[in-house]
Amino acid sequence: MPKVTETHKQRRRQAILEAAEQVFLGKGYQLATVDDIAIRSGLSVGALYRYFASKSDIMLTLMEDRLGRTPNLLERLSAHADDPWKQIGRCVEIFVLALQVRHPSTGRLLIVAWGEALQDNTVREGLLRRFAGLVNYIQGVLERGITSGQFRRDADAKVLASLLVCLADGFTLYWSANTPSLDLRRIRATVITMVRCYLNPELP
Amino acid sequence: MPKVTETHKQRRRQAILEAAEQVFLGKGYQLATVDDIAIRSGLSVGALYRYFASKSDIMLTLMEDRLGRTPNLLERLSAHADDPWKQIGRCVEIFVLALQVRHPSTGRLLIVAWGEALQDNTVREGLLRRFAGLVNYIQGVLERGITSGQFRRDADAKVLASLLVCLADGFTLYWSANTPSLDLRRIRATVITMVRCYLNPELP
Amino acid sequence: MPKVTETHKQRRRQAILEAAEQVFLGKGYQLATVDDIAIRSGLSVGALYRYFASKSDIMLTLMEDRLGRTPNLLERLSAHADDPWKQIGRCVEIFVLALQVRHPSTGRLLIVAWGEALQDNTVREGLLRRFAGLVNYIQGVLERGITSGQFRRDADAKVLASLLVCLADGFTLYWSANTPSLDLRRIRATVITMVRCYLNPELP
Amino acid sequence: MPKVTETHKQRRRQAILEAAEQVFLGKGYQLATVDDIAIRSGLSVGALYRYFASKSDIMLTLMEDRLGRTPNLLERLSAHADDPWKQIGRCVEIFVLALQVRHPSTGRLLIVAWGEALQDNTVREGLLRRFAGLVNYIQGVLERGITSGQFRRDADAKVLASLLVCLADGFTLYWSANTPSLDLRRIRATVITMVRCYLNPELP
DNA sequence: CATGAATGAGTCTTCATTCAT
DNA sequence: AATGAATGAAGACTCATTCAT
Repeated sequence: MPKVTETHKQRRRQAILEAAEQVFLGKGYQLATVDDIAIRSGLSVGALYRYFASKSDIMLTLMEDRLGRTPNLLERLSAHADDPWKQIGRCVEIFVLALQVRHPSTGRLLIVAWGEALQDNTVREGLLRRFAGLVNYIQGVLERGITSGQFRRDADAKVLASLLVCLADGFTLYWSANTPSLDLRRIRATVITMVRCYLNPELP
Repeated sequence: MPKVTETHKQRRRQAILEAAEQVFLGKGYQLATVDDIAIRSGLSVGALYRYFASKSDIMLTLMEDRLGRTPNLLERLSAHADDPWKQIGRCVEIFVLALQVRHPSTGRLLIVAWGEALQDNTVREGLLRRFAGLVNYIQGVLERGITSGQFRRDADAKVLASLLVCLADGFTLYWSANTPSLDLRRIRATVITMVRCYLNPELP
Repeated sequence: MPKVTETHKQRRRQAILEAAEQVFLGKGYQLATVDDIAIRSGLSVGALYRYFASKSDIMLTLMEDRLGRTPNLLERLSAHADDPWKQIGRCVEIFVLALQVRHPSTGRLLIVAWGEALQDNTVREGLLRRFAGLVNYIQGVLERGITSGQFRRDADAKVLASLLVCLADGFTLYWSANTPSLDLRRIRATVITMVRCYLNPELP
Repeated sequence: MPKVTETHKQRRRQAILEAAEQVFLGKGYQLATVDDIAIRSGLSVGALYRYFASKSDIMLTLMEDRLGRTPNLLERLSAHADDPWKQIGRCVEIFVLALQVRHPSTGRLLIVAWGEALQDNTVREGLLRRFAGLVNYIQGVLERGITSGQFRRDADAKVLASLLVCLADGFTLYWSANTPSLDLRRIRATVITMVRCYLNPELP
């Protein structure tokens, strides 16, 4: 009965990852204990080690799973708009939506990941891959707009894409820290306005 | 001679903080050991505890010291330009300069701080205070420009200020992680162009 | 069909013992895991526990089986020589042969057994019984030679027998550790010469 | 005060080694816990790790210390006899004496070492070095006797030396296991007689 | 009968903190 | 004031044994 077993195994892995996520969000990776994760997932410590080779393996898998999917998600959700102007607007909306829905765990997980990236190159590379993925997608959108003449000819697609991702991550940090004074609605409006001003082909 | 003693004590504290900073930058707060800090500062573990109550006390003081000074620094460095356009340009330049000079430690320290903010409210509040300080200064500059009619009337000073700080911190993360593909020169140019487009009172 | 079942059970037990022997030879008793034995025997851990009460039970049975058979083996193999001189020579040859054929497992198993004997009296007694068995057989041979006048009258049969077994086991240790410099051929020659010199009834 | 400190350190190390020896003798290396050693040495676990890098380091040092000195000891104690015949006799006596004095720990430690040698090459090499050292010394004595004509010309010095060491270690095993029926006095007499018979230059 | 997932006590090791000197 | 040896409470990980399927 490999089918059932495999399904069961996957379910368990997911349950452990979810437990780990909660624990990591609460106290960070270093302070979280394997016992914490075990208790939260309703399993014994020993059982955990049947599904993951080490505490660090849990973290790595979690990062891969949670952060690795962001670029694909973005692409999938915004792709069916065919107008570059709309696609850019869609990206910003998706980002804002994500913050509202998953708030504040995405940001906190990002913090945990960055903290680990300091020592763990695998995590660092995961973060950079995610960055590259996001930048790459947005850059593509921008370039299509430039080529079609909808965006200003001398816009720096790659740099703007990088800036938008940096902005998004920086904002996520503060948002997940419940920074008072951040007004998501006005933020979105201003970002869109700024991007429009910059990309507008008719402005100098 | 209480004066000398007090001076001596301050010197020692500073030395310890500097040692701690280096160590934290290298391996993060949790993984850094008190021994590491002691060795780096040239003191014994025992001596450390005469100057700071605990490992966490060292970290808290360090954060207070390092993160608290950023807004003042910004203000001091950019203040003597009196034209709002120049002041904004100056802010961006100072930021870029800071990255070039202190790279990559600023970002790494920020990461360490964010990681600790997860558990430690004092650190979190320090980060938010720093954010507020930076936003506040930039917001002031923007408002002066708006009032004087040099910037567009309907620009959202507070939100733009927040966005710039978020962008700066987000960028700092990736910059301190040695993300390839980040070109500081083009980044600076694009940021300035974007801000100019957005603030230009003559554009719609 | 109790008969078949019983046979089946015995076969399984033997298979497990053989797997265990290999595993113990490789990493010793303490470091060997029940999983190791299960995998090597092609059974599941659960199945193992249907045939043996515990890991220690496997080891005890193995020792009983492997160490218990040595004296019988010796007796059986050397018995059909009827001349005491020849019998003694035969013993040495059998010993050397065993080393060549089963090398280096005999020695390694002996080491494992001695290690366990430290804590486990059953194993210790097994080793002493084996010793007694071997000594007893050789002593018998020697005594027949003395009685028949072929060996010197004042030879100490019991002590010589003990010495030969000690020598054999001591040698086995080093041989199984692949001690360089041990030349089996010359060893055999020298042992035989020494014993001959000592037993020769015509020498003082 | 480096002098006092160094002395203190050495004393502590010796105390730990002695505690470890007792514990290892009692339950073998694998079953002995670091806690056992700490308790027996009157220190805390943490303190142990200031003097030794790991449990295995303790064991290795102990082996080096206890087994490594045997060859030198033998050499030193038997050297002042100048007659080869006497030197050989002296070797046997020293060995017997050692068994009587340190009984049964030498043998038990030897067992522990052999058990670990199965996995740990450093231990194995230590044992082989000890073997080589002992063989080498005895071989030297024998060769001097052969050269001077006091021993038979065709005696195989190297092999005889090896045999004597194997015999000694094999005997030590059984002696430390309190094998009944071993009579040290008669053993000694028989070994000496055998060696004499074999080495006697006047016998065929 | 067989399986192998689950358990959880036990192991080695680290490290913040204390305190005798 | 300074030192650094000592403490001991955790923490990650292992593995003999059990038991539901």
